[in-house]
Amino acid sequence: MPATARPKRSDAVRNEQSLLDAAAAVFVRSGVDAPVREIAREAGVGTGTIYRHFPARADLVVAVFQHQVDSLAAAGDDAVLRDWILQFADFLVTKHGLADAMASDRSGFERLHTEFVVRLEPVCARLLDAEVHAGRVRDDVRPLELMRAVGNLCIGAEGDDGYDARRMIEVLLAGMTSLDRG
Amino acid sequence: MPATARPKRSDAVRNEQSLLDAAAAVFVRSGVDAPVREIAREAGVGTGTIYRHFPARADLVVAVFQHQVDSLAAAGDDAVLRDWILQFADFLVTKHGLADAMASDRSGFERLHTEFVVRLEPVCARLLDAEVHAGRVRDDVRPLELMRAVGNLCIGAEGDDGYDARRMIEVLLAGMTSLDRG
DNA sequence: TTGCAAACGGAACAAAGTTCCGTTTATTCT
DNA sequence: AGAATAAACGGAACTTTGTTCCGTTTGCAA
Repeated sequence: MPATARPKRSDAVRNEQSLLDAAAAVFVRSGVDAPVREIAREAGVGTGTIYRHFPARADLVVAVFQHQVDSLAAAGDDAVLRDWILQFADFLVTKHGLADAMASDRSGFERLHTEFVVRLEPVCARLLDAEVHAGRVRDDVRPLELMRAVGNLCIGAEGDDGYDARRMIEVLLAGMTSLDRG
Repeated sequence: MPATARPKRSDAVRNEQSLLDAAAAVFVRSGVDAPVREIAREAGVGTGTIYRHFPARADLVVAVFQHQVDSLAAAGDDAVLRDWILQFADFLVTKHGLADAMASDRSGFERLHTEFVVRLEPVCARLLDAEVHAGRVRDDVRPLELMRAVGNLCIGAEGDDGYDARRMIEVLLAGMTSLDRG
């Protein structure tokens, strides 16, 4: 129980930043599930160093995209539900493999969904609540479910088969405004 | 170019059936991405034997679920779009890990989506076309996209966080009936 | 400068997909 | 029944990749 926690050594601070920079570059090129060795090589560190700074891959992904998630959360201040959801989808679609990873229960990714959602769900909840109270949106879908559904619809958007995630999300949002629950 | 191809040996025929039975059981217990070794052990054969009969995992998955896919296709003869889509979703949701695998570009699964879709897309196309012509459904969503979206919405349905895939699909279908494309 | 421990690199380990080769087995022909 | 052939086999070897671990290096405080 140290009265004064000793700050990180300078090399550790430097390496953590190197890892973040390297991961950001590798994620663009090879996706968020690029091999650990590729990220380590790009950063010029050993693989053990990655685990020391980021125990699971989700930790690294979250750290790399933290700024953008924060921006997304802040964007909720001036948005209505539909626009914010589309921004959320854009975020997922433009990060190579992120939508898939979000939905994935593969080792290392288990907490990815949770980590992002903790930050973004309150925003979505507020915007959804406003729409529900205005009587514009059905009230049987929870914020979490909506976010998961939107995240799922983003999977495969990078493919070459013309799947348009944005269009399907528009369809889903249209369905959200359907108040007839027959 | 043999004039008469020699039929499979009896042991090969027997082993292929053993593999299908074993895989069906293992998929229920451990999901469609269960380790090859687990399936081989269950079948009482070597791992090489799996690859001889089913070069990629998708081949095995397709073979195991072939009957059910055929039933689903046949069910389209007496169904309207909404009901058939819900049946399609039920199929995906009740097969442990299948929805995820369908959406996945992981090694071995690349062709899974294609294989199933080749069989089911014509059914969906017919049902969707009927609804479009009757003016009940928007006409800007292709059958393939609808099926992919529905498949994606099924991902995570097995989780313990209360995500209700069926409800989100109902929302999507409600959106499909929204003819206002503003 | 010394002592201490944080932090390191990368080998070792584990898991799992896949290939490959010596051996076994089924089948046909005599 | 035995011989010949090749289909089919089992599982070791190989590859890839996630993760741990330990001898060594490095940063920092005294």
